[in-house]
Amino acid sequence: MKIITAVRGFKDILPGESEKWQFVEGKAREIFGNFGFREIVLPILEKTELFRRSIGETTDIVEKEMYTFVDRGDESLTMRPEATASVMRAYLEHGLYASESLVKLYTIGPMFRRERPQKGRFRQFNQLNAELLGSKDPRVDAEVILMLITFLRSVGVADARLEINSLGCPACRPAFREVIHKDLEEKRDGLCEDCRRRLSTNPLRIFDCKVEGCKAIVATAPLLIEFLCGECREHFDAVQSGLRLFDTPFEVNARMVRGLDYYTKTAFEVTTGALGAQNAIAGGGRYDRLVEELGGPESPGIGFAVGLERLVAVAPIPDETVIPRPELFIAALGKEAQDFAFVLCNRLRMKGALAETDYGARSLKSQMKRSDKLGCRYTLILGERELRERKALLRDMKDSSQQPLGLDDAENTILGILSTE
RNA sequence: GUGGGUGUAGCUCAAGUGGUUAGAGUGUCGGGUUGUGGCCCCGAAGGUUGAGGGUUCAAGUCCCUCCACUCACCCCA
Repeated sequence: MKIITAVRGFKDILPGESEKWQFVEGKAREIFGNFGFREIVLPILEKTELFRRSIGETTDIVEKEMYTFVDRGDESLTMRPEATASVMRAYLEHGLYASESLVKLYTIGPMFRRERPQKGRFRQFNQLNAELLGSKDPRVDAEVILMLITFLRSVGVADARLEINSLGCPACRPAFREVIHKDLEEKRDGLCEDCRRRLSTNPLRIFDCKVEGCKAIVATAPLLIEFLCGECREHFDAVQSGLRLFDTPFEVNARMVRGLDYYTKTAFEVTTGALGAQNAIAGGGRYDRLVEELGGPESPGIGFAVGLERLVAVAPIPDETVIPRPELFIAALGKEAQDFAFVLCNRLRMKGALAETDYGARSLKSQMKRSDKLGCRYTLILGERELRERKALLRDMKDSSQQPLGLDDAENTILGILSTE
């Protein structure tokens, strides 16, 4: 019979890797917590309308990548392709803007996009999102970026590139859009097929096209950064000087674009060379109009998303630091000894010790092998002889020394020895 | 959605131009003195060669179709 496999683009995270995820999540909780962010747990399904309105009707995500279906109640639902929209929805739905002027939230969980899988790209992938609402102060932009970099460093990623840009606001972007559209329209013939299409849908996207011909054209085209309005210019400068106060090297990439429509002003991206074509491990930006567009009060915000699969792939987390090893293995010989081991082993566990044993009635040799393989520091040898004499043998697997250990008080003796390790 | 690459044991891979019962390493299990791990030695289990069809006396090998995985385009975390 043919076995059933996981759905394409959906992955299992097995033990060995799952511990690394826990490590990364633990660091995030710790550092985000220090910066005053609190966790919000969100549903994975939302009304389709939420994403259509926030992400943008003409974006690739909405046009062709969403897992959308009609529920039995004739309602169109979508498995979230990103988290910011959901955070905004919850922010509005629960009136969080009323309880506090500044709201800092983070959330961890799976996102879904029906793209063709490749290295670093999956149909279900996990993101770690942080969103800060209620301030348009540029220092907040720098603070959020600083938090991201601090987190990345805490998991050992120190050599990633931080790129920032400004995408302008409703005051300056439309004007630039016209300029660039006009400029590129004149050079239309030199553009690739995709870019000719983008000309009418999303001209800004042409800036990060990888086709050589387009790159050359774009190299001489005007940049949005040159057309920023006074407010945006000032904001962008302030973000940069904010970052300079800390040890966070960055570079301005005037050609960086974001895939979602709601971004304004600050946009940033963290990339690494170790991931193949999908080189972004984190990306984010400011979205000052998003809440209003969803029908809420004026609530400027900024946030970012970290791709956990990608981060875990590049974070140098040694196995030894995260994979648990039992402290004690109880090798039991014979039915009676096994019964004793059953009780002792579980009592130790209930007291917080990492103990392991074997009920398979296997030879002492096999059990020693297992103890060694599990990486146990000690093995307690418990046979009929030891049971009779009420004294087991505690073997130190490091130096192969053995000492007798009274059975009547074994539990406490062992806990004492393990606690001094 | 479009290209390229790859599918043989749980894992990593072998099997000149088609030719007996498809091999090795590793892992698993057992053994090498009676009750003692690592190193070494021996043995066992484990395969519908991704699936289906075709050519042939004969297909893991050649042809076709499908599927899966993978890398890239696209897009993005």
